[in-house]
Amino acid sequence: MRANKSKRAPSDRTVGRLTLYRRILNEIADDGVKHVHSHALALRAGATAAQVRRDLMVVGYEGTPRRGYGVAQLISALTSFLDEPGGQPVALVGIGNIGRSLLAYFVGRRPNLSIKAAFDVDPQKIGRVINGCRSFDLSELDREIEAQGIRVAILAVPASEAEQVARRLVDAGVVGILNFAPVALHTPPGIYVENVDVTMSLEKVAFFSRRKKARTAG
Amino acid sequence: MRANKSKRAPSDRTVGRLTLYRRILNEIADDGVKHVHSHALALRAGATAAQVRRDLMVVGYEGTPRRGYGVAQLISALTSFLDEPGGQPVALVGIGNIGRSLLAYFVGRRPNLSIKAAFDVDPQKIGRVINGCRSFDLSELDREIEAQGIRVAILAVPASEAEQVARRLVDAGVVGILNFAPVALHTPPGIYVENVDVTMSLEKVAFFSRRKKARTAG
DNA sequence: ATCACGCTGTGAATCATTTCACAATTAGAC
DNA sequence: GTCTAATTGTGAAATGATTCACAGCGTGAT
Ligand SMILES: NC(=O)c1ccc[n+]([C@@H]2O[C@H](COP(=O)([O-])OP(=O)(O)OC[C@H]3O[C@@H](n4cnc5c(N)ncnc54)[C@H](O)[C@@H]3O)[C@@H](O)[C@H]2O)c1
Ligand SMILES: NC(=O)c1ccc[n+]([C@@H]2O[C@H](COP(=O)([O-])OP(=O)(O)OC[C@H]3O[C@@H](n4cnc5c(N)ncnc54)[C@H](O)[C@@H]3O)[C@@H](O)[C@H]2O)c1
Repeated sequence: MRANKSKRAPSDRTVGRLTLYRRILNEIADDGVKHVHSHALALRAGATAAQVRRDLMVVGYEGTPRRGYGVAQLISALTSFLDEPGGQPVALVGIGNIGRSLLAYFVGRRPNLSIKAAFDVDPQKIGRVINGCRSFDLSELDREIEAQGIRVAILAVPASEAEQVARRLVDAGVVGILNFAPVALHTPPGIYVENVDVTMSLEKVAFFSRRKKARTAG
Repeated sequence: MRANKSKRAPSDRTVGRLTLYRRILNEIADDGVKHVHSHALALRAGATAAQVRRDLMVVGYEGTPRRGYGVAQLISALTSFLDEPGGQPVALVGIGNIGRSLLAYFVGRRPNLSIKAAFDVDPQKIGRVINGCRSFDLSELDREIEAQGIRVAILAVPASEAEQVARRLVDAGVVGILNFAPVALHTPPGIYVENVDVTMSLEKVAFFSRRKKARTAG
């Protein structure tokens, strides 16, 4: 293993694909596979072999020619590159349809990123334990975030509330937000925001599905 | 209004932002605003003014200097650019946690893109009407897709099923898929696939939230 | 031992996207 | 009317991402 070349921070896109490679590697490790080539990884990841190799340059693990990458070694190199050693607790704000789906989905799935506190304003949803996660009133947000040292939050509140809740999160010490509300958050520099905009995604699909004749156009 | 310059197809990214601009325009139209500048749109969209103007080049509507864009006119130019006139029916496959959230969310929200049929393999979930949408057994997929002329589908089945279901969708005539399963689909050329990978998104946020000291590093 | 094959790592080239910068234009002031 | 200040549309430059292409090397064959 060679030391990280300490170039610039890896791009957003590269980090995303690295998480994908790790997921695939875990799957094929379960099948007992010991080595994998960039081409095989690329096929499963929907990328190209060159892209895989380029992405892997940042993690400080090199494969061997003809043999490829050791699955176990690459997983651990990716993990040490991607994960914070003690794990990163996550907060969820907004225990609605999406919020509950996410709570159910992430329970036990990524131990390093488990949702440790959920917040809402609806009295019916607070003071409970949902999928092993305690739910609190929004007024307890600052206290809990600080007490648990939470720096990552999922924002799943109505669009009209998103901006103000985001501000509270940042004030409480959160530096990364996964935002499901269809609005652009205006956060101070240094805060990383990733938007999941399902409506936009569906509209893109619809646009690129227009005017495609099933048969060659006549 | 000038005719579309018939350059290349607009990029994926541009189309996404155009849908965003339209959404914002609809919001500000409700507030009674009649004109808007590229700078104001950019602020709400989380983009730059130059980007907004560049994106709008493809839609065939020009603003006027000093006055900006007519809100109503730009909405209709965007709509005629983005939407298929009669609307595009959408199919949903997988009526689980995510699938049900989406059914609830999209009901009445975008009449041009309403979910017209849902499919599952669980007998408890078929033969019903959920949020105004009929649910069917997977075996009826081909028939319904063809009967309703559906070309856009949302795929919300377990990862292990996604590839085979995608193939069936494509065989039935679907040309665009919004995929929630965390796997890369291998579809024939000409099929547009948009992936929503929440786990990847969360891991990206977590990565870029690592090792950021709340106070300046000492 | 030696060799040939095929895979890796990466500089360079290509391709795509964003930003810059400014001529053209026009609303509004007077 | 004429002038001013501000905004648009877009060519060109800058930046960023992907792909190409190949030197170098280790593996497994013989
Ligand atoms: N459900 C979907 O499929 C879907 C799809 C696309 C986008 N979204 C977006 O995701 C977000 C959540 O959607 P949803 O369907 O889960 O909505 P929802 O109405 O089911 O849930 C929203 C939750 O947020 C809570 N809430 C309201 N204001 C709050 C505040 N200030 N602080 C904390 N909690 C607050 C509500 O009590 C509710 O429990 C919305 O912005 C929506 O636009 C959802
Ligand atoms: N729920 C989340 O928050 C979340 C987050 C990230 C990713 N995902 C992904 O989204 C997909 C759906 O997740 P979910 O939480 O809704 O799962 P889920 O288990 O709640 O629902 C899956 C549904 O698909 C149905 N199904 C199974 N095989 C099928 C087939 N061959 N054809 C049609 N239907 C079939 C099941 O009966 C079930 O109703 C999964 O791929 C999951 O990895 C979900």
